[in-house]
Amino acid sequence: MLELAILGFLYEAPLHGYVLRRHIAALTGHVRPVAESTLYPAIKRLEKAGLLVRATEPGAVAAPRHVLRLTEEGRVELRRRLAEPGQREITDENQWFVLLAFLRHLEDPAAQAAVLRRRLAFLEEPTSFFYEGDRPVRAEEVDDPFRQGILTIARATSRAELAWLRDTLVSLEGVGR
Amino acid sequence: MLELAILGFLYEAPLHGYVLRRHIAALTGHVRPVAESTLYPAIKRLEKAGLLVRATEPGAVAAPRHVLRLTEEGRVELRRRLAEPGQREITDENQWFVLLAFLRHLEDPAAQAAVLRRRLAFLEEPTSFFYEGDRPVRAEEVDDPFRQGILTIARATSRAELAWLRDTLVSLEGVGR
DNA sequence: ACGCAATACCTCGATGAGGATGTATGGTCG
DNA sequence: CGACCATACATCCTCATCGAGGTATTGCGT
Repeated sequence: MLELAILGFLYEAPLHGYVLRRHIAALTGHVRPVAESTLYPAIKRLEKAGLLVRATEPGAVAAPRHVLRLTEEGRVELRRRLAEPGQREITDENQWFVLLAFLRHLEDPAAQAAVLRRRLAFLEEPTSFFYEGDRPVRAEEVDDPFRQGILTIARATSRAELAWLRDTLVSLEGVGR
Repeated sequence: MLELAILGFLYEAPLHGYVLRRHIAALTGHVRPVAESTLYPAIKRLEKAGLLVRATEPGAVAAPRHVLRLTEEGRVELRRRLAEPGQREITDENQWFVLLAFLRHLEDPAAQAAVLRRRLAFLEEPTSFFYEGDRPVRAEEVDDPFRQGILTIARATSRAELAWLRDTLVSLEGVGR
């Protein structure tokens, strides 16, 4: 997820670590803060894999900056990760949002639609949060107000996202014609 | 998060690992599957910390079962974790849902309300997902349909949860009078 | 007779993530 | 003029997590 965010932001423009960190913090930081000690090793991994290069520049205000720029391989890799996301990126809202944030870079509307359809299929599957023995407990049976809250919120999110997914799929398919 | 789920389910009834795993999978597995190789070490950690004990029983159908039962310390620890959640448990929806699923075990309505109020405070803070340079980009300015989707979905979830939180807080405070 | 799925548990190695801390510099504020 | 904050990067250690694999039993289908 972190690597996807790094590739995504650098796809748009070269950045140095500090600014990149702020961008990532804005995107996902309110939910899960990004520790510097996670970001810098991630940058190194991507550099080692040949997906990005660093150029050291004198710091504008403080220490020297390492301006990060995607290589052509890095650009290809981002598009690959967007087109073929892992199951976690489809199911976990946090990761899914990161993917959505950069899905525009996939350019081909059919490929974008295919990704949205995977999310749609996931949301359309029925899920039960609680069981009593082996029997799934239905929403109306839950008497705990907190568990009812989970179901209420999950249903609201799901409804909103399904509506958006269907709308967006229609307009993406409209483009192809 | 995993440990909280284990403590939470065992608080309700002693279970053996396999059933526990199915319960956890129902609660969070559609979003983030729990690997067995994560669950069993987690059980061991909790056992080592004195929060649960095992009793080996002959297996009903297959291998012998290890029935897990919380110790008194384990029960105290669950209530402590529910009453004093870390910031991640408040902000990350996945972790928050796990916490909510067991919040009823906190019994004291005032303590439950205090936890809900922390979530409320978090949701009431304004957040901006995207920046252009240093300037936060407002929702209306986003032209990318996928980024608009993020904002649409996030807003719908937030609205639903805020409504539920306020309702539930009112009824929890009603209890105290 | 054979395989396969389900039950039930476990270990190991790699790695990603997180907390704490270190090392600079330049600007602001009291 | 000293404290402090923001910028900018980095490392260390620890631990949770994951994938891959291992062990063993029961029972069903074919």
